[in-house]
Amino acid sequence: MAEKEISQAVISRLPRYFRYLGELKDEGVERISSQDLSVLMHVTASQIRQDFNNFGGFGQQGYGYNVEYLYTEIGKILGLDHTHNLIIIGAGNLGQALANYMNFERRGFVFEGIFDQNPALYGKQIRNLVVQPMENLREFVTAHNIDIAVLCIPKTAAVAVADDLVKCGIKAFWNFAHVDLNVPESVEVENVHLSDSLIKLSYNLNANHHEA
Amino acid sequence: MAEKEISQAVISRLPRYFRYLGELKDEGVERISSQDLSVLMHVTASQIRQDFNNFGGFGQQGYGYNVEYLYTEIGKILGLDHTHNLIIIGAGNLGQALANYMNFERRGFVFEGIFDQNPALYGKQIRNLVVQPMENLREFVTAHNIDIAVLCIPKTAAVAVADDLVKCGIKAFWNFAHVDLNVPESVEVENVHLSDSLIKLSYNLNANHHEA
DNA sequence: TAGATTGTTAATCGATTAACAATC
DNA sequence: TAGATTGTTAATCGATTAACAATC
Repeated sequence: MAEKEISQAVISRLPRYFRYLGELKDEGVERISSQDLSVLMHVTASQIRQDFNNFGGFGQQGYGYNVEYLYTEIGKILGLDHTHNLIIIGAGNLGQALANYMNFERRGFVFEGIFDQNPALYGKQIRNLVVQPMENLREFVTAHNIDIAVLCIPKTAAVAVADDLVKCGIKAFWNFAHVDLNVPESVEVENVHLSDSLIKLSYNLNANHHEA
Repeated sequence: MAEKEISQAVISRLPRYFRYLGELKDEGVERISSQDLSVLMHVTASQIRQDFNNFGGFGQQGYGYNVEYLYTEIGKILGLDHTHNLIIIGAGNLGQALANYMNFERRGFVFEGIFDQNPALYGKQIRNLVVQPMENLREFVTAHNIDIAVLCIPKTAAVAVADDLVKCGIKAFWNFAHVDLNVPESVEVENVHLSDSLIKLSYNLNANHHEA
């Protein structure tokens, strides 16, 4: 209790640390200093030490950080030491692509169900899942202990569906719909607004070109 | 010339402004004050005015901002007043999903080609595109005036392919591969690291739960 | 003109970087 | 012990917010 709030800036960097440490571990590297890691990741050593120290002292003076230990600890911090149950709402191109992508499962994110409101898709098999009608949603969520709902539906439907899911007790959304959800503060939303990302790239492409 | 550098924090917010203004425009709203927009978007009016004023005075004292004008101007700033030619590298689940998604085109992002190294996919039709072998890449890029390469290939291949594309003159990458590209400063990279995004959600889900 | 609201300067806040004492 | 490198405090930098004069 009384944990100091960690800034989202720090949180956003953790998955990247985790990735680099995983790669180092796989390469058999045993220890690394903040200095060496900073060179590898193109960030300052100071930032690395500050970031890690938000969660306690993982290193040792004169030695650095033990790669495997640090990797494990950051994994725990990120909640990767236990599995998460997910459902996908919307079995269109994107929903299917995510369902078929195996790497999420490797990190403990397990897709338990996929739903669509299009009857033509009912029963369609996608990897180990079968597309279900939206009518089943409510019951399924309570029965299967779902943590995260992945929204792959058009923005017109997303807000209402999210409202419904909140009523079913869903506590987190991975939102690919191009709209801002309006959910209670206790519910987490991680937006993936692909077109915003592409538009940002467009800006930077222009800006970079013209300045030269 | 001598444009002051705009911070990425500001740039990241522009697509969202653009989206809200587009919606207001579609609803027939003619003008809006920073105050009203701030309520709508859950940001401060001060930030809105600061952000817009990075690019010049789009408003009018006592009146506010003309929605249509502001929408158009931000569109220009973002480079949405002209089309961009894209290619997709990797015709797997994600590559195909992106190729099939129509909304990018509505914003002027046109997919001109899709490539894969798997012969089984050669010739496969995806919307108006046909999967081509990677061998065609070099020639295609120069012939079709490609602006942006969308990387939907495994991380093991991504770095090398990006290097090749840089040599062909590609100036921007939309990178879905879970790896950091190593390209010259003059080349823009926008990363979409889906698993990082999901992991961040996992952290926040945990943090939120435990603090209560 | 009076009222509203911008554009912009100044104040605050938070995040990053630098420095160094603690310590392995 | 001497050298290395962390953990942590202090300094700097940048981004956000507040305030208000300019002006429509």
